[in-house]
Amino acid sequence: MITRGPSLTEQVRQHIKQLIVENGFEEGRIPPETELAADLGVSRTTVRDALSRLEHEGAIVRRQGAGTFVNPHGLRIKTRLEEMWSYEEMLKDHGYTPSVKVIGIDIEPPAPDTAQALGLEEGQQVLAMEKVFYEDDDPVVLTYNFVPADLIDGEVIPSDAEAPIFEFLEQQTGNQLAYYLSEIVPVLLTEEWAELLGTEPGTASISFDETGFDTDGRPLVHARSMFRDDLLRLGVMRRKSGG
Amino acid sequence: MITRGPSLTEQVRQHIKQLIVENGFEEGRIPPETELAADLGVSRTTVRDALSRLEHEGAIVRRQGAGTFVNPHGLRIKTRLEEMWSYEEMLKDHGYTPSVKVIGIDIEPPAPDTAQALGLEEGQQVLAMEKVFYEDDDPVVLTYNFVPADLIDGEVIPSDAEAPIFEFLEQQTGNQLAYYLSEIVPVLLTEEWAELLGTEPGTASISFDETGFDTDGRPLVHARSMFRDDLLRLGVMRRKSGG
DNA sequence: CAGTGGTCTAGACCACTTT
DNA sequence: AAGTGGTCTAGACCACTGA
Repeated sequence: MITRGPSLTEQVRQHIKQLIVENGFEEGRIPPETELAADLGVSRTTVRDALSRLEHEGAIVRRQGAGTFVNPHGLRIKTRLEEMWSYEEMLKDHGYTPSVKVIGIDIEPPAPDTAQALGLEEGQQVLAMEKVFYEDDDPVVLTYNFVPADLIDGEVIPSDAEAPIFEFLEQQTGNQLAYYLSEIVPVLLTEEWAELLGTEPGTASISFDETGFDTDGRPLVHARSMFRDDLLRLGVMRRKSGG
Repeated sequence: MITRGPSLTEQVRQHIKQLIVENGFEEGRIPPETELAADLGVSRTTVRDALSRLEHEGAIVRRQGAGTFVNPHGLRIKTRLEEMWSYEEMLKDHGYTPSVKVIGIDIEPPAPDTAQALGLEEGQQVLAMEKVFYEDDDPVVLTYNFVPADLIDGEVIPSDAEAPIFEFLEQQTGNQLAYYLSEIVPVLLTEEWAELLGTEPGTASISFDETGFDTDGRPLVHARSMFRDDLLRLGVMRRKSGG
């Protein structure tokens, strides 16, 4: 019944997740691991791995000796900060139907912080992309992405920039984005930013400053994103460490 | 050689972490899992679990078919947002030697958002605790904690409030904090906050608004924390989901 | 005391990278 | 082809919860 495609563990995870959102478990109680394993015809280890992911997502809570339970609060989390997403995805998860507008694309010398983040030498340039994500006519997210010009293979046209940045990087540079190191910085919106975000200058906002690396630890992109706090709020689930 | 106390997996994790920070691996290459297992006298599964935790912390990178490697960038992360910590711990990780000052303790009616977050009925009160964390004479963090008064067993004296909030809750209510749901909110500092944080009113700042729950999903505490961005910056590592 | 999740083992096979 | 991490199995025993 459960076989091909993604890993068994992932299939089991999705299967259980499905049942959770459909309210398929009585009183939020998830069956014992041995029972799930027998029902699905997989080993208990596989079930446990799947449950561990769901626990990590905040979808369930496990209590030793007592059982495993649906976590109604965890299901409220829309955006898991510790995961990589495209802003389209993120906005969809919030119930929006987003659109993208590329404000500008340019090859230019990097700002000092960008040069440092990307480990660029004097004289090396970056491809700068400025985008705004909208929900209907409301701007929600403003992003700047800076990619070392050396990495880009061919010519770049504005429509390329509409793709999520990791797709863009894979297509234009052949490198895969493995992780971001991100900082959360409070800022006052400048006039330029405020106008693009359709709000007032001087508004307090979050700036998400991050550098993306490939698996070899090479920096591929430096990015800065600003949000309309009234339309999009960042959330995170915080647990004890070492699970 | 590796035996008692914490779990085997945790001991292996610490052992490898130790070697990483001591630069005990040539060229940042970590030995094959089978070799580690044989050397430490544990199963490969145990080694893999330990490595998974280190990967999750950002300390290492695993590349199928190639090997496991130290991640120098990941080691830079001081504060992992998705983990629960006490602010003392957090500041120590940043190289500070923090101290705490309890500004005030009071039993009072909850603000509307606090009442909602804690699911309180009309008339129920909260224990409010206001604290500032200092590095030397510089205030770095300002926190407000609100605990339902019903949960508190005995009398509370100011020195009790100096303990980390999860210790406080365990001692005063007997309940264990399992996780927080947190939101990151940009704010302009009010005069009161600015004075306590030793900075100017109107400065852009992060407000960390969170509710803490026990394993049964009961809200135990509602909290709000403000930071001196120039002294303490929140960081997070973002990876692909489903690992 | 029965039932649950937590830890650990030993081993098989697969997918991928490197030589 | 050899070596690495990725997935999965079957089973043992422990720690904790709740009736």
